[in-house]
Amino acid sequence: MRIGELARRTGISERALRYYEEQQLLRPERRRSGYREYAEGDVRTVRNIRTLLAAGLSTYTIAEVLPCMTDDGDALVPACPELTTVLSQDRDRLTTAIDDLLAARDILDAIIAAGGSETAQTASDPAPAAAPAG
DNA sequence: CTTCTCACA
DNA sequence: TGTGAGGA
Repeated sequence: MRIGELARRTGISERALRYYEEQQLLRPERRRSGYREYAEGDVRTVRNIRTLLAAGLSTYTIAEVLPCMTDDGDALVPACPELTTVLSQDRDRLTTAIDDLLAARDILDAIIAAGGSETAQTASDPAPAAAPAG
């Protein structure tokens, strides 16, 4: 199938699909016309890519992890022994990132609290800076 | 009509 | 990533 069909069947933009190829996540064949020709299994591969992306993995990590994953229909299963190690390392990376974010939030909370009487909203308030027109 | 590459708001 | 140009 060509990129348009894969895009429709996965809900992923053609732009993203081409990007995945650039990142070595997909390697569709090429016709003489230059058009990409995707395999039927790529539909599932794209879904797996989205899952891994949602898990916070970088496209680089996904590229090296994808070939070591087996998809039993509804769940991704590690197929290589060293895979779980890589995944654990990324989990640790996420833990660190989370801790950093919590610390950053604490700092903001302290500053906000220092505002005292000021309209202190702990919740998220919409404040997107308006772009200067002109 | 569909896809391709490339550059940029 | 989105969008649009310019071409096949």
